[in-house]
Amino acid sequence: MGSVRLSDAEWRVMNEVWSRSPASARDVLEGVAEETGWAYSTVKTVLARLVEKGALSSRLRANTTLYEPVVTREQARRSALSSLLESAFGGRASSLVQHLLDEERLSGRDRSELTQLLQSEAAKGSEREGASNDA
Amino acid sequence: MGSVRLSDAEWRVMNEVWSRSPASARDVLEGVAEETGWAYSTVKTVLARLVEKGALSSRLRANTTLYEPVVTREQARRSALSSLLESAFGGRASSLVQHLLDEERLSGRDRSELTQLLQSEAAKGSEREGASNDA
DNA sequence: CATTTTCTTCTACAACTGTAGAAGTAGACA
DNA sequence: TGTCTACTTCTACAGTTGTAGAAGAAAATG
Repeated sequence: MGSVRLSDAEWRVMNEVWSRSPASARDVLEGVAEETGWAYSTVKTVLARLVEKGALSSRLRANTTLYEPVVTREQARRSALSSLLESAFGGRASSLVQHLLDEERLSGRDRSELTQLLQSEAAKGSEREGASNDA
Repeated sequence: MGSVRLSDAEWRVMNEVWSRSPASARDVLEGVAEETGWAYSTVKTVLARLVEKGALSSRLRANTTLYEPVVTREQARRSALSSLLESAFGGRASSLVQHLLDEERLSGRDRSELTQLLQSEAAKGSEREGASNDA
């Protein structure tokens, strides 16, 4: 019930639809044209595949098809993340975060957001110290 | 120079080779059989593709081909991570970590490793407070 | 040496991806 | 109403991935 394997092209399109839903093919194209240079029919094809997969729904307004997300960004993220976690990090979340901290080129903004986040989370962690610890 | 796009099957195989390098096709198969039930020739095909891609090197010992990593686990992880980061999290590392913390099912072990990690990192963060912050 | 085992290389094939052209159709405008 | 415009659906095609059978060659075994 929760697996929405998205390809790169599909992520691009979904990202558009998530931010400007409901979206027409034209809308998506506009949002994506700059970076991709895609043809209109390319967008249309990807959209169709996403509907087939159940990631989007489509309805008709006048002669134009409008698309809306069925799968949420959260769901898609979760599933992508957990699949990467599994295949690439042997399921170790800490390993993944470690990597992110050590190796990834983070912007200043990222770094401060992260620090923020980590501090509050670490706080929560020690509050909870000694509590039952299993999932 | 650093892009090693690995597919799921390729991750499986690479994981074997990384842990028991140099590895023969048979070695890989043994490591992977339990979970996948793959045929020998499947392993062989994936190995061949990995050599083609430059992720593995192969040399002959007697009549058997031995495979060794060319790409390190770190490199592969980095590239997978950064591509996920890009497509799924708009490049926001903090978003990704947030997600991991909120949404992912983490084991107790994971959680404590993470907390550990986060605490020390947060510490580093505040030490550095007020320093120049750009990448 | 004949046979069995173990490797190897070739070939295959269906599903999924990236990308798009062509041709048809409905609505807008002169 | 005829013509342009903006949509739509179909079809295509090459590359990647998952998965494996078949047939050939070398090594081990009796």
